[in-house]
Amino acid sequence: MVLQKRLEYGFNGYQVPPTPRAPRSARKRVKKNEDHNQMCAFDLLATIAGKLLLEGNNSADNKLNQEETVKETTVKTEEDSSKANACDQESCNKSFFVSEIIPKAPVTDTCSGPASGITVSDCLDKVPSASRSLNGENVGCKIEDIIDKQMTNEAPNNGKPPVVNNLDSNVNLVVRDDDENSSWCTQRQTLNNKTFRPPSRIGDRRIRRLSASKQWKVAPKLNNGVHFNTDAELKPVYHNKKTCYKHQRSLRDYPFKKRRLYQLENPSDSDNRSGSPRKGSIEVESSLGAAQDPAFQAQDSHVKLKIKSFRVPEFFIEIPETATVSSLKRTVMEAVTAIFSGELHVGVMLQGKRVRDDNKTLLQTGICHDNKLDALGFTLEPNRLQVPQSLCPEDRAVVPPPATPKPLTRYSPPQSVANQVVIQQEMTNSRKITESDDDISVDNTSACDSRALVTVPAINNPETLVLSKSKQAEVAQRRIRRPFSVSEVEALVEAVEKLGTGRWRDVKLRAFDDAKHRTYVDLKDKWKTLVHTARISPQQRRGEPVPQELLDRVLEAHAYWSNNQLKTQTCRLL
DNA sequence: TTTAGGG
DNA sequence: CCCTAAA
Repeated sequence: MVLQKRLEYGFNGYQVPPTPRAPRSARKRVKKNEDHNQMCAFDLLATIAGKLLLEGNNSADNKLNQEETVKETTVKTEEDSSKANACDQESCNKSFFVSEIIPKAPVTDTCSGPASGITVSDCLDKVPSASRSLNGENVGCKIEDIIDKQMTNEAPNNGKPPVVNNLDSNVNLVVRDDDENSSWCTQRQTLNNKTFRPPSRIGDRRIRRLSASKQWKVAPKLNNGVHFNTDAELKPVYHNKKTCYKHQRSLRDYPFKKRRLYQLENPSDSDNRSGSPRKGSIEVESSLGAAQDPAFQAQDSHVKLKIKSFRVPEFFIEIPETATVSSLKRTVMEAVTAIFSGELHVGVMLQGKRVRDDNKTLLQTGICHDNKLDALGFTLEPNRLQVPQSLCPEDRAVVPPPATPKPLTRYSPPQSVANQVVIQQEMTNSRKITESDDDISVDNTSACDSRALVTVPAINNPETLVLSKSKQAEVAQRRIRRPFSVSEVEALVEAVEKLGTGRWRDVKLRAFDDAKHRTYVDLKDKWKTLVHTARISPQQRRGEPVPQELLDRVLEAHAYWSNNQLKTQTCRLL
């Protein structure tokens, strides 16, 4: 009799009809909302400090814009792309670049004028589309070096002082794209090529190692081991898909080493082109006055910036005291790899505030030559969907200062383009981390910052990314472990009591609809372990103890639903 | 997409 | 938690 009643009304006297599934379209909508919420929550996770310099425009820029490849790198592109937000997002996700604002030399029309000896066009012409370097810093230096030479030899401008026809406000943009190593530009006001050095062998080794480790990590997941860039994956990545894609592809087909050599032999390559859109952190180098010439102002002004270096978001590593330094280095490398393996978004900060409207023009937003140094900052944000909710303050209005990176905990698996790009970027960063002694940095400021990138307290904070050597491999793959709290268990038990053990989707909807990180599979798994836990002796249990009362209910419900599964199903059908 | 189970 | 065959 009792049994009969239960059959009809369910465990505990409840009768819960199956949750009707929403139409596909509706479900999609829901999902979308979820994503949105998450985006809110995860908004400013990692922050990368940056400063940037803004300047007026340059007639040469207009020229540049006709170069498709170049166009990619200009901030102007960002404006364009903002119209296509989705695309923008995507591209942000998958690529990095380091660029820098370079004050244009007060030379006559440097970019466009032959007088300077080197023009952007020149640069571009010399540069095969598939140029790439392994280290942005070096590239930058190199560029400057070259330019410097050119200036010295040819640009004497007939003895004339570099008078400017133009606005000293002109700044030439150098975008160092680490993934593609593209950057374009011209020259600097101060043409001192500081510390250019050819890449060291160490660098090479590191590259190899990195690549290897990358493969090692990826291989288990992918049937063919290395499967970085497939055409399909590449396509959606950039604003200007066609162009970028081509570009990217050509790079891809270029062996690493070869590319590097190519770089060395063709210094001009390092200037220019960037297939990948913006990303990264920024640091300012110097500033120039704003544009003075109204005529130029009237035209399509460009904002030029130089992103000098990236700052890796805060993270933690855990490593035995007995580990070797080399091991430590490797560990750090792995961690950095993990970070950059995830998809990243770029945030823009202006005057300490986050710029949220992607559709505004730079001018409207205030990102223009009127800005002062430090006014603009970029942030790197890890893929929001991958970040544990617990890490994300609900208040997304809170904008952490650009220089205060927040902890990252979760990184999505490396993918296609990102993969390659990432490696490049990692090179730059790792270099700073492990070899900050080497004077390879063009700017001292960033060198300083980057040195403080790694903190090593072995905190066992679940909200902190803790990388121990043994788990490095998993970091990029596995979701972070999040033990169920007692209250969660209670909710789960309650839901299962009413819904049974075969309707995990309903359980999810009913009791964990808000917990985005708990999938119905998770709930099912948890129930499984709960049943197991309930059956073993308390001494054998681990983790946060679950109240015996709950465990009892687990067993009871489990027994009930497993006993009556068949009958219940029959019941439901009838 | 969900369910169900093994890993 | 992950992975996946099945449904």
